[in-house]
Amino acid sequence: MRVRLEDVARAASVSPKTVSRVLNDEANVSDETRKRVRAAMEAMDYRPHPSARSLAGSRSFLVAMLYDNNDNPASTYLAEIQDGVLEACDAYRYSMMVRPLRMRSDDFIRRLDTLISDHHPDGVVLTPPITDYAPLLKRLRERNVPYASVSPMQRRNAIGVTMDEQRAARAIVEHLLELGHRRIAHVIGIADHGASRWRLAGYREAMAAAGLPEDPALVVQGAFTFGSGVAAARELFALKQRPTAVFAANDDMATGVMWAAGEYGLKVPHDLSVCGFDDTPLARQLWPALTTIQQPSREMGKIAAQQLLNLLRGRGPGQLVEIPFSLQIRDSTARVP
Amino acid sequence: MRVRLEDVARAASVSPKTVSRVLNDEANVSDETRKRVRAAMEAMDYRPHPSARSLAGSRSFLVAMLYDNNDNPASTYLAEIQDGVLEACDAYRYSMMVRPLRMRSDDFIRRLDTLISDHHPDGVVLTPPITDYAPLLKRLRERNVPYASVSPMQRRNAIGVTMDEQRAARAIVEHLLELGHRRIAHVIGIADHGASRWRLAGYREAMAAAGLPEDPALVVQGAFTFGSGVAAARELFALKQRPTAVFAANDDMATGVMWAAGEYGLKVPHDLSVCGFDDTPLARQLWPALTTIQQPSREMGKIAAQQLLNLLRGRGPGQLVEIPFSLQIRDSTARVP
DNA sequence: GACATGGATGACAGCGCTGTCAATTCGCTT
DNA sequence: AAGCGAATTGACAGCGCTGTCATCCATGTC
Repeated sequence: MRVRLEDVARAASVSPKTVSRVLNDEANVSDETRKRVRAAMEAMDYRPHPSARSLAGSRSFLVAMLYDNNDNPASTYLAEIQDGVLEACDAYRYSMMVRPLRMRSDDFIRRLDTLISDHHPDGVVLTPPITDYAPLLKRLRERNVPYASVSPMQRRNAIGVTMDEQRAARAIVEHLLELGHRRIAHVIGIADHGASRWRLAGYREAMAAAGLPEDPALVVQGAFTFGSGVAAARELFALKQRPTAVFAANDDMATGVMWAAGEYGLKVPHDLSVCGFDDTPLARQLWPALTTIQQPSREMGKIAAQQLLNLLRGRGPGQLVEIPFSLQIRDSTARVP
Repeated sequence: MRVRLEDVARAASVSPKTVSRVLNDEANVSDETRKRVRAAMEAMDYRPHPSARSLAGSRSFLVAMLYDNNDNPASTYLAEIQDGVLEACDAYRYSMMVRPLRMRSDDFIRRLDTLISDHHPDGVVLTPPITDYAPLLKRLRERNVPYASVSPMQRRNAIGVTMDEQRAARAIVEHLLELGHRRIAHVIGIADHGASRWRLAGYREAMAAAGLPEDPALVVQGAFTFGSGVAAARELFALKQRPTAVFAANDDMATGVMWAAGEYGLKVPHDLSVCGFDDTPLARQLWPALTTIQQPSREMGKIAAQQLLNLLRGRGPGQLVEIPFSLQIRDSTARVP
């Protein structure tokens, strides 16, 4: 039979309400009592019943993670974020629910409402690209559901986690410049993702700082997929003046570029330097291993969830944490031929 | 304010208990009453409170999906299954919870117990490779938690979904044989995954049926990753007698094989035919597009969950549904040179 | 026509917690 | 030593449902 709060209360010779106070870290419990209750909980391996808690109280101890499964960028990216969010929720005994939503679909808001009405999550974690989807944010505010975001575009008043992707992109392009490259191409990600904008901006910034005027032919549109990287690279290799280096907005596209290089008989890095962004497991498995920016997605999911939980647990307002990036220089970039 | 069961009862002029009966599709309610109650529910947009239901009753309306995040095969595979499970759960208003577990870790069972004690899922969905992890199954049975599996190895008494992977593998190797190939290599997946065994068995079956003795040098171990495909291919290409075709146990490894072919100056499919298994999005994006077996992961997750839900909702015992595979012949396989 | 049978319905308690508010104790002031 | 506010603790109702059991009524039986 399940151990109930009442059983703990009896064992610790206090009232159920006091056990409840200890359970919820509330004030006005003497240290002595608190210690005794904690010991009893421990000894009896007490686990509060989540349904009872949420029925009686105003909190559900539930966090929902929302993601877009329409133009889902890289599912491994989301899977890692999910793992991180889950880890953070686990640590504070919150449960987590995942919710795919199709951005721009008619029933987006209705499905969101259903989620909120049915399950009453205490808060939600938003992942790109829905971190900045205005109708969503509006509805969450209307319904008074706090949220934290992973890499939101709009940073004012946001809580969650970010990385300075623009500076990271600039750094990786500077790395190419230091190797003597001048004709550096960029493959852009899906248009309205923040990641695409920042990485493009960082590319431009680095090029401009090096006094290189932008050549529009060297900036081509991709879509974060391997295939779009291949297509973009073919465009670039068809140019009269080929680039000597390509910075793709993510690793999948960079892999596509390397693939296309093979087709064109270009040896990486001898004839062409290639770099990506994200540091997916693939980057290390490639040959040559891919120079890229490490983006710790799992950690980012965890931090975003932690900030949300800080807020929910009344531990301050929650922040927008900026985590450092790190440039992973491997074998796909070399001195200009 | 929330609409409660009591409100519906008043609107339909029946007792709360009768509304509860209708809500749970119980017997002993007259058609007339049932219709009236349903109408009232509809009109008031009534949503039962999951916590109240699970607190009062013996069911939690919760399904947990368990997966192994240790040697996680392809995360996109799991992500798709997850989407399918979620869709099925949604349809019957069950909620879903995901739970990563590390197989063979000390606290596997403890974490499973925690999940069960904390959340009382009505059932769980198992994904490869933990579908056949004996200690897990044992504990689930002990704790009386029903489960359904996606592609379990042991099919007796199992419910969920499978595909005849062995026959599929045999079919794809037969396709290579029809193209005139005789030296056909196979790259095996992670050792104790059912998928690896079946695909290897299908390969052997086809070769034997064609009267070709097995050449151990042509069967190399991989690990379902791109990198392991590259490594395996290098081994194969170093052979005095190179294979003219390679059947890799999944698409990621097949991609690695194609990559390595590029390194060795082998043109696919002219010099080497390559095929995979799974039909991941990548398969279509590659150039040449990959010949492979379509495995509809999302659908499979959905079906497994549906079988579990049939069981939970008292709609019969739940079955092990076998879904058909389909051979996707694309451009990576051609007549032997 | 009296009575057994089974389907339809409802009354009521209680699932395990938390919110509210009252009661008690404690430390400190004057 | 009395008095007072703050800290600590507890009593109790109730969150929104479901399980149990009692009741009612229509039907069939002899």
